[in-house]
Amino acid sequence: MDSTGNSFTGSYTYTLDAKGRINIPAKMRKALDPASDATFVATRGNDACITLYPATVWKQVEVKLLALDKGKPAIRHYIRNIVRHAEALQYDGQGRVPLPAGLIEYASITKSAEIVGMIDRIEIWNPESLKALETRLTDDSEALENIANEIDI
Amino acid sequence: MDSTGNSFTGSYTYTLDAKGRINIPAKMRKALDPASDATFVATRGNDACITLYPATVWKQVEVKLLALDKGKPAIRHYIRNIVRHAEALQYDGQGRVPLPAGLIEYASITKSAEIVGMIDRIEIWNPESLKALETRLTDDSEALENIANEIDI
DNA sequence: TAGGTTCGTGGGTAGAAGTGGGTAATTATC
DNA sequence: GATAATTACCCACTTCTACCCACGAACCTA
Repeated sequence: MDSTGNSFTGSYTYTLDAKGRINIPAKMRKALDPASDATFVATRGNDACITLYPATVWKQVEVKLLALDKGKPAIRHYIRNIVRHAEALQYDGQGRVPLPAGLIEYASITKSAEIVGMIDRIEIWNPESLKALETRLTDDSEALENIANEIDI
Repeated sequence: MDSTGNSFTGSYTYTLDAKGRINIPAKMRKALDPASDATFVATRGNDACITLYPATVWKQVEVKLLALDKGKPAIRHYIRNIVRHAEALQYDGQGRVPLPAGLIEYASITKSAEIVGMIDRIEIWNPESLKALETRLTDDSEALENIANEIDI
């Protein structure tokens, strides 16, 4: 049934409406594991973007975080800074999720947003930010080639 | 129903009213295990905050504390400092809990308070204290990177 | 190409959520 | 035992949000 095999691919430019909602591309909704119950967990990405994990994938992240030694202050800080910005979002009948204001600000998104598939997760970018990062990293073509050689696709 | 699957996430800035009550965010109330019977156990956090454990989780904390070697003075001290400030709080019809004055003082909370999800527990902070700790620990980015590499989210 | 269906986007509305305050019951104090 | 202080419970108001309906464009199908 799912030709994408439950992985998120492709890139779509959608608009954030006045209420801070954004549409999850239909193909990505179809690729979402039914066990996630139409729900993603949004949080800060490692780059300047919003990351959306399927609920089931996020569960695994939580398990990893809980296993850390909370006796150490640095670890508590690490957990707090991830979980603090995380919020579960279920999309409505039209396939939209309301993005928390804090995350919109973090990713500097205004009206237009680029939704990028990342296999097991989704990233939401300010199109300009993504382009800027892209050109900056593409210049470092040597590093890319090293990775390419390593995995041999 | 609750998509996060009974885990506490996100961060909310709410106000402490004149009676020392604070609202538990609706999403966190929904995430609370029904077996906890609308009850949290509040006590001093490891950091300068108030920690709220769901009643069921607190039970496990007690078990762990009991297992410690009470022959050592330092351990008795540690146990005493957690347990003596612990108080069970059930939220009212409006979803609010009365915070004990001693804990409010410990966390230096006045009017505004930041409620932070920590997966299996909740922390209540003075927003300034949290920000201060954050900038201090974020500076130690090396430690954070080590953790990040270790768990690979 | 024509028609039906899905998809992206906009907006309205009922109900829920956050906040403030009042009253009765309980506890403490003298 | 009477009075004062505290606590628990309820009511009320404002803001926000989840849910619903709607419309045009794009896509697919026959």
